Amino acid sequence: MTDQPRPHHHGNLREALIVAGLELMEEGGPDALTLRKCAKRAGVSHAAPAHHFNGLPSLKAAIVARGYRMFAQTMRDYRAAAKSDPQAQLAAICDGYIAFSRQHMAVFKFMFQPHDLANETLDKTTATELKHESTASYQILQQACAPFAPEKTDPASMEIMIWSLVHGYAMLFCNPCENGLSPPQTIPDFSQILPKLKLKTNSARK
Amino acid sequence: MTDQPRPHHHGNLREALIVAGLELMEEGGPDALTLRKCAKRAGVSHAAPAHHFNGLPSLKAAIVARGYRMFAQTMRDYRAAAKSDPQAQLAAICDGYIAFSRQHMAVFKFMFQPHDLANETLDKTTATELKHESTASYQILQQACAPFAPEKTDPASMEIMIWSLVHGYAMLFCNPCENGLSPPQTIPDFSQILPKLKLKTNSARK
DNA sequence: TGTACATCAGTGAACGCGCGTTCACTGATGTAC
DNA sequence: TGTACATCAGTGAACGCGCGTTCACTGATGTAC
Repeated sequence: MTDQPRPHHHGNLREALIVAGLELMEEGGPDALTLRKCAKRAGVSHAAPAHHFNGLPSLKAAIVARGYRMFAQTMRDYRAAAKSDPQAQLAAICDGYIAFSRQHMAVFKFMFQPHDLANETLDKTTATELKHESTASYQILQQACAPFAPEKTDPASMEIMIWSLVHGYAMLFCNPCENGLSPPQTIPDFSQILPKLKLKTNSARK
Repeated sequence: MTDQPRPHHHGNLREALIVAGLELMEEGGPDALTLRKCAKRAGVSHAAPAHHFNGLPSLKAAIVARGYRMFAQTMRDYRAAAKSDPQAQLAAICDGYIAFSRQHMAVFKFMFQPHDLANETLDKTTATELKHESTASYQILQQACAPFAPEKTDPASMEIMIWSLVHGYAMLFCNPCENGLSPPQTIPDFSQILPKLKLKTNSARK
């Protein structure tokens, strides 16, 4: 049984290019992502991607959208494995947030740099998908924060605080000593950080 | 009086290249930074930078080092203008942290992505300068956090929490709606976020 | 105070590289009849 | 169930571009005597 010659039609090249792009970014950072390298990794000629993406920005946007989808799924998985009280649910979401940032460091950082995509013309499908996936991700965190929001005044600030805290921790410590500044000795786990907020639910506070 | 022909010697080309690089990064993001563009902006031929930097990574490192210097100075300026109690001092440092991130968004983000520089061989001068400037920056925040650290157990976690909070806020909101996710309505100012930590100094707590 | 000369800091042409993109083409697929 | 044909999804050569780097060179500066 010899190797079959590769069929002319790939089957699902669009998907394969997204996966190749995710891998390239993880391995070599955002600048390692080029159409030619993605095509090579997917096993097609460098001209093939043009049939699936309207240029590099469209591929990048599709990769970011996929990143958000995986991000949301990671948080959901962590949430599902946690106890049902609001504290445990929020802690689990945060742990998922951080776990994703460590598993997919380069993509995670790229997801929060939409500047690169801002002024580009994306095809409508990709733009819609991107918006949908990123919104879905945020809502997971938002829901987990809701029980801790003050009733009337300033309902957003608790959410923003928690988001900032977990996002900052994820960005700074997604890789040991990857941040430019010098972190002190060893970095405490996020499970030691979050309780310092001493969050109270609405009902408990009343 | 006609324009003098430009003298053969620039005078301070190294400095001019760093400034040009900072400007290019602010205007077009990290990928807009190339040796050729820096040289052009500094008014010299594209081969001139080779006399001052050992390749692009060295210039990038020098730019990041300069970024840290400006970052530290911004925090010092804010601190100097604040009242002397620990709460006000820390709040001022945080405000300086965030102000810098907004004034120099692209450089700020690049400063915390040292991956791009990690495996490169930098000349020793630049590597030393980079380390020195980044350490000095962090110490400013560290000092401002010190009064709030618990005495013995887990001295680092308070510092890490505050750093994560201010860094996350800076990264997420350094530009309106620049983050990929959908922020809720309007973003509260950081001066509304920090007090939620209800920080107590060591002496007050005792 | 001059003068010879080494060194420094520029210039501009040239090189090879990887990139995105275009183009004529071809094989595979799907559909009308 | 066949057949003609339109459409889709690939190929591979070619193009121009900006990039970092090298090289012989030249003008300016600094120093020994």
